[in-house]
Amino acid sequence: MPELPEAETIVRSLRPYVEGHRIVSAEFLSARVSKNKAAALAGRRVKSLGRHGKQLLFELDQGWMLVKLGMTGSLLWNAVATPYTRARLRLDNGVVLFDDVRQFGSIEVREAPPELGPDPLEIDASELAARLKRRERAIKPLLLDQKFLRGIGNIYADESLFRAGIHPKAKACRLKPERARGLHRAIQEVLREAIEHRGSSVSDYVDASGEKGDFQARHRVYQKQGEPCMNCGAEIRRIMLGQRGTHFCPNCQRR
DNA sequence: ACTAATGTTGTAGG
DNA sequence: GCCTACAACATTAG
Repeated sequence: MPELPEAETIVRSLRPYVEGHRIVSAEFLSARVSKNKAAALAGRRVKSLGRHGKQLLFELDQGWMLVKLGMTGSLLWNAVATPYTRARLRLDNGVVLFDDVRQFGSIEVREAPPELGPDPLEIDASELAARLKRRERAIKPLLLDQKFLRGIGNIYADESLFRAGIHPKAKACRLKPERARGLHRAIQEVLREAIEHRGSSVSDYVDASGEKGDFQARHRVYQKQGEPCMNCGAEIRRIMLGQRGTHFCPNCQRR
């Protein structure tokens, strides 16, 4: 669920509460949530809250706190704890909870942010084309590789490829310059629209205020298998590609 | 009551 | 490099 647009929505909804405030105390409520000691966060001040791909990046007065949301993670401002609350940060003005049902998410305290690929909203078309040229993989799994581009997950990979009219199994290096430009445009368009609509709530994604997004109503192929394509009427198909459900229009996205 | 599926990342083996 | 399978975990759809 939480990909770039959802992470961006969480950042925007949480930033006004946390920036400039001090962490009074921190608790990790599950051993799985972090390899670090919660005590390392106590007394730190949050200089800024940002996004690194689909991860949340708290810049502290000393080091960084990175929140990976996994499949079901959420950051909630002044919410009531549940059995799935995995971490609690008490700030001088309120409480941040990290809830995560499946526990694929984590919190890392580190000296520097991780090195991932460029942000898809910042990269320009020619740089993306150059990066695509170098890779022989199928485009869909490549888009999911956070070291290639940071922030795209299963939903926005499928939605971007549909908008660009590119088959998910197409080899990255074989895309014509025109198609690479089209993919760049499609990725930025779909991510920007999704941010405008505050992300996709497919099952349980919510922002820091507990609000759902509504971009799921605008998905064109993701989980639309069996339905007619909005462009051509052909039946949307679902295949497995790299162990991930992959949705596309066999007519609009030719090999 | 089963089984398969789910948005994530990481590892192992070929 | 890249692909495949599988693991972590909980819930839900069929």
